[in-house]
Amino acid sequence: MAQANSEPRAPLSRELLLRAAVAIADADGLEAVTMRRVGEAVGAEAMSLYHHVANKGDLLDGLVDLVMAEIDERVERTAVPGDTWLQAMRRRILSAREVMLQHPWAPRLFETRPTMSLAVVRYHDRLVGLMRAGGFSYDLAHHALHALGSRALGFSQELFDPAASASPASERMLRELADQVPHLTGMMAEIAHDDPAGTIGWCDDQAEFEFALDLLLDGLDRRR
Amino acid sequence: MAQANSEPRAPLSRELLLRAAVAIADADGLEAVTMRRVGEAVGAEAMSLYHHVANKGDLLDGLVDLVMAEIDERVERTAVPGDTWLQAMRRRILSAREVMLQHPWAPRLFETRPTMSLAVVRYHDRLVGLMRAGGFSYDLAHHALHALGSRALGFSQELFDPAASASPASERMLRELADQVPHLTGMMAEIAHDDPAGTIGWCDDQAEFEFALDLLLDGLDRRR
DNA sequence: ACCTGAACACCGTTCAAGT
DNA sequence: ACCTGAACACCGTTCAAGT
Repeated sequence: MAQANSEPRAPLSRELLLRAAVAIADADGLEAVTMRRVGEAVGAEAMSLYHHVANKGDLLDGLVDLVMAEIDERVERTAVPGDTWLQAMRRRILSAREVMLQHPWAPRLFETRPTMSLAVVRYHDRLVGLMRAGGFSYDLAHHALHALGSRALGFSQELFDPAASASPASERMLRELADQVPHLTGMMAEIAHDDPAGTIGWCDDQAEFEFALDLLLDGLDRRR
Repeated sequence: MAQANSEPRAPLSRELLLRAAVAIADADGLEAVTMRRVGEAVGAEAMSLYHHVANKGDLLDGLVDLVMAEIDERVERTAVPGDTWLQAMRRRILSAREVMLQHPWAPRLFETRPTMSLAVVRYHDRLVGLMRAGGFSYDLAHHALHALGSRALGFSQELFDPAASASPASERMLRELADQVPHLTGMMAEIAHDDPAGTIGWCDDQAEFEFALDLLLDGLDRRR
């Protein structure tokens, strides 16, 4: 569809590669981000990428920085001056979450990178600043970062995900082996009863995220 | 070192492959668990594995089940009859953590598997049973599972890990750019002051885990 | 029934060669 | 300087062939 078929192709650049990689990840997931595929997307051979990116890890770090830039921008835009530390923290984290929801591949990427990028470090530094202004000791702020974990950036990896297990096979499994998981079966039944239309399905991810976030923030506020 | 060089090799079996895979993962990490490498470890070609395992995903699911069996066994052994729901939950989760610490590759494996194994589902089912007996509504127990996330199984993936960032390069980076992360710098300084010997380094993972766990359990107990 | 060798379709990456 | 083609060392997996 690109009519510029015969024109001299736009010169490659790190920016261009990163934008192509984001588009691929948004469309087909993180595992589709391949040197060959990115090369194809920008109309070059895979090996040409190495002139603008040290290696694949460098490219992935670039993606992290792009997402962090989006988060920082949104956090700044949605900030409200009069907020208490708890309100500000909550707002900031939920803003970060909105960006994460737009890039479903980002959580896995953030968890996978071996070293933390400067942008991620700075994000956490500002959270500590928020807590210090709210009366936290350094020690408690430190605990808070660990307790929040990835939730500070707006996501949690949901190891226990009944929705994902509700595939045809697993659903049948659960029914047949209901005596093996009696409590979960009862839990499912009650939640289905409370939501007969089943509009939000098994779990409302956003509600669960906010419940856990408030649980943590309230607990931290109490220990302040 | 295996003297049984000329003897007819022990026949392959799923059990044998899984034990070999665990040994490889314990020694060289999860990414070293390769069909070819497992085959080599049991003295067979990689393609022979497919007679005892559907594919690599099936093999990884088998690893999850092995770890879960270890956890279930330890949880049962360390249980204390008179415990309140909170004490029992805490003890159970810390027992699971001990197993996870013996298999550093397990957390990443658990996070990576696309579908939850029956053993993991049953583990969570028993946690719900514990909470129900402690007076939880199904709704609150459901929230609790989501809030705990992977912590229910004794680990948290520690996105923010100053220890990992304390590599030579990052340490220099932090020093040079101390004005970029003033709060973290202050935090580091105070923690270094409180622990002049530096025996536990930047963070005590176990203490951080227990702090976050207690924060969550206390909060849940209060909402019970 | 169980195991094997060769082969296929993918990876990331190196390297010498082109312009 | 930037880009390329061929090649290398890996993957998981298929398939026809062996015993």
